[in-house]
Amino acid sequence: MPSFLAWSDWQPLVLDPPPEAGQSEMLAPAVLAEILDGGQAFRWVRTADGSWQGVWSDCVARLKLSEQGALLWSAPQTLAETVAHKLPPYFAAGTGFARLADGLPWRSDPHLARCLESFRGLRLLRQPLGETLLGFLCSATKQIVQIKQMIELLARRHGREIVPEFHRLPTWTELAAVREEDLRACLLGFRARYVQQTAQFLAGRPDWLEQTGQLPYAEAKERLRELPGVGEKVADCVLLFGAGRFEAFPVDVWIIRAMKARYGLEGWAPQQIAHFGRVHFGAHAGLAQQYLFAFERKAGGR
DNA sequence: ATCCAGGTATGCA
DNA sequence: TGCATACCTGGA
Repeated sequence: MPSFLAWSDWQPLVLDPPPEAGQSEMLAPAVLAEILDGGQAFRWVRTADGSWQGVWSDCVARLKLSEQGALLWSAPQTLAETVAHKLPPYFAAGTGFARLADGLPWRSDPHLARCLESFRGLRLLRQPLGETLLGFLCSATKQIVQIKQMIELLARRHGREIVPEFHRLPTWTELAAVREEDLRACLLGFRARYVQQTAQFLAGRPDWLEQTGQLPYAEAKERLRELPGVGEKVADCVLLFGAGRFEAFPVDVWIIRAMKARYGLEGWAPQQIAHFGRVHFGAHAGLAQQYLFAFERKAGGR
């Protein structure tokens, strides 16, 4: 018997200070979809009325675009205050992504210029580190829909209920108490062992993950890779989406395709591509990666 | 039915 | 170092 959940009124979410006075930021629906459901995060779903509904940390929220393209949010009444506080950092508000994008080498890179144009307003979320790690540990050779399914089951079966019908993801401490068999029952497959072993590792080291998130990129990445199931790509995703390390340049099959098709890097190894990416795109290579990724996925079916 | 999906760990040249 | 292969499982 579903209990009623009262939602707050819609309120504006200011992402970045407008670059020039008078010109407010307009977000295209497809770009919002890419931000929420393009593969950075795995817990946003479209509702019947076309708005988005998602859960992160102890927060539950709905998001939609106004007629003018401004971003609006609503939350369960009881959480409204928390969400008002935690939504801006989740969206990395104030980061100035427009300025960062302008700093990418699009002037000398026509393909990048095309990507920036196609997904104007694209941004990186700043998700809770632990949840980001969990999501990408589950991501190996799975499509986004499948990953979302796993994550949803993990939340529903092993995460605390925040408000009726909405569960947060289990913490790593909580995951340490879940048997591998039960993780497999959440459709994790061979990833269940990664999650279980990582949970065991983290359970004995309460501050390890957060401390790792504070380290410089190279050190943080090296430490993350100590975790079972965390290789180059997952480590970079965790650092990019969960620790705000914009120099991280995750190389997945889409990026390999993009580099081959758009930059002529035929037959390059992932590590070489990662190096090329960081050199060519610079300090915010991770932002460029998101643009390339979004463009390639849109271009190449699925 | 057969193949593949945002990888990683392991075993061999 | 570098390349092949196994690892789970649902869906096309």
